[in-house]
Amino acid sequence: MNREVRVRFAPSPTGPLHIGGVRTALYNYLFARQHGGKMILRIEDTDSQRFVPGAEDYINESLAWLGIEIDEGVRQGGEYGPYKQSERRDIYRQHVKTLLDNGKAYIAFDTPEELEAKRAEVANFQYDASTRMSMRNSLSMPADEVQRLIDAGEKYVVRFLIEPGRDVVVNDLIRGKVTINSNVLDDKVLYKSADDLPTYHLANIVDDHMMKVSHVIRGEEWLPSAPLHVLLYEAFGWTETMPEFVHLPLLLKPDGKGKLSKRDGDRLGFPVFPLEWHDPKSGEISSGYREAGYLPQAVVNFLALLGWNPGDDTEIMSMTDLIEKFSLDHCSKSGAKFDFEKGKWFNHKYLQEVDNTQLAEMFKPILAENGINPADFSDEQIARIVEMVKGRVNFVKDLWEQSRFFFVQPTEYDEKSVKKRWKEDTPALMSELIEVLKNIEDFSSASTEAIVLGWITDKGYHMGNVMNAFRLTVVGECKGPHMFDITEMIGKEETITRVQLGIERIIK
RNA sequence: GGCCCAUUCGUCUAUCGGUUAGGACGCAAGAUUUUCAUUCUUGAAAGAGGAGUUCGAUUCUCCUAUGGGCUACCA
Repeated sequence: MNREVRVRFAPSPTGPLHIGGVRTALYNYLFARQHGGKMILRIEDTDSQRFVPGAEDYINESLAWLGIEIDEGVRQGGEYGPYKQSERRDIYRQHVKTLLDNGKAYIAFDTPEELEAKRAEVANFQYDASTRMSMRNSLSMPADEVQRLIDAGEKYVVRFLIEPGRDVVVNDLIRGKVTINSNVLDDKVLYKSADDLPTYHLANIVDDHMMKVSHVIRGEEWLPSAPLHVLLYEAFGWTETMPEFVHLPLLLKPDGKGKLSKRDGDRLGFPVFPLEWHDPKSGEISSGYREAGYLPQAVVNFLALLGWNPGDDTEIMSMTDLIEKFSLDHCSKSGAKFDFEKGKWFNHKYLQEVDNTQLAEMFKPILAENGINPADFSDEQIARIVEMVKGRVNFVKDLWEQSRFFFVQPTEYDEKSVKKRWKEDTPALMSELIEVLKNIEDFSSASTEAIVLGWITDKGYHMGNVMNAFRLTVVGECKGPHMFDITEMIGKEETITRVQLGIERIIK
């Protein structure tokens, strides 16, 4: 099959783009790029009830942040537009008419209330071959009566006429052939006159056909309706150019059961959205990966591996690597529980690769938040500090906790460390250390280290006790990078001040 | 309830009939370090259960169990 690869990501603007949706978009993108094909972004806004303002912009911004590039879409344009379904009414109307004319669909007047009542009355009620003749539709009613109702402005829907007793086969590229008997399918609503809009199923098939989509890569929740879609392609006579279907396994909750949902994020303390989202109606704020301090490359890498693997042990992969290695053959069939810990690890890994000066720039706003004016320090200094501590953080914002002592004097001293390292003779020792420090001309790390360690050795002092007490006065606790790298950074005067302060303030 | 999909360490996964069932996250221990962290080494940890097919099944088939999805004039 030498069809040009054209895939689409087709979200509904009903809220923030869910992380599972992001993964679907990513796989579509990887597949398109790998095959030199096109990536389409189609906005499926056929549900006027659930439309949420801002959601479309959110989708665009999210994909852009992650580096998922769109070739054709509302913003990018393209020769198969418009790419927003609400702007394609004429097209759908025309196709609905075709189906009606060919006897593949019919008009039904049953109101939502009537249907609801019917479902309450009859267990497992399904609008299909076995029941449709007892309902109010163009199959059960005389033609002139149907026309009269339409003329009278009665609301109606168009339903797809499903032939019973047929085994419908869907060939899924990662699951193989899936067979469903048409008896379990109902006569799906394709179009509603109330808002002159099609439902998902009709719009989807018409658009995929007209936009020449070659592969439909979507979430597993669509698998049950795939046979219906196959039937629609048949009804339109488009079987020859029907796209290949690929249903991706779902992203599941990390703990309990079910697919990952909006609520899980706040409940378990991690984002389920790429960007922070402010709900325009409720005012509710949902956290996003970007605001939580994630690097887009880390999110992409992490997401790519949730449901796919390169076939070997490679884990760290750039977008370019992913495009090269991606394969439907290595997509898993079962759902993946969302492992937030691993996500952190990916971010840690990617953070280590960020250039120190760039990382310093990312750190500056965090410094400002903590009351430090970044301008008080040179870019070189901040970059050097970042370099010293980045190995121990997962997020840019954690840099502060690990490096605050470079910027401010300790105000309190870790109790446990004091207990362990601050002995009776320590103050005297520290006073002696101050004298040693005062005499050091070259306060660089190597020089200071040689002199101080030399002093400790000459006097026969206990290395661990002296050094840790020293660290305690400078840092406030027994942690941090190489001691003399710290003193070089804060300088001779500040170092001596802090030791002196320690002597005065640390009381065992 | 009905239909569909799935099932390997706690988690993400490798294995395309023959392996000491591999890797990663997390966890534990050890080494290194003046501290913490990093890093390195090591360890614990898995084929849901039952029938087949086969010389041989984690791998193929069936049943059961479990998990998930769908079952709207939502996508």
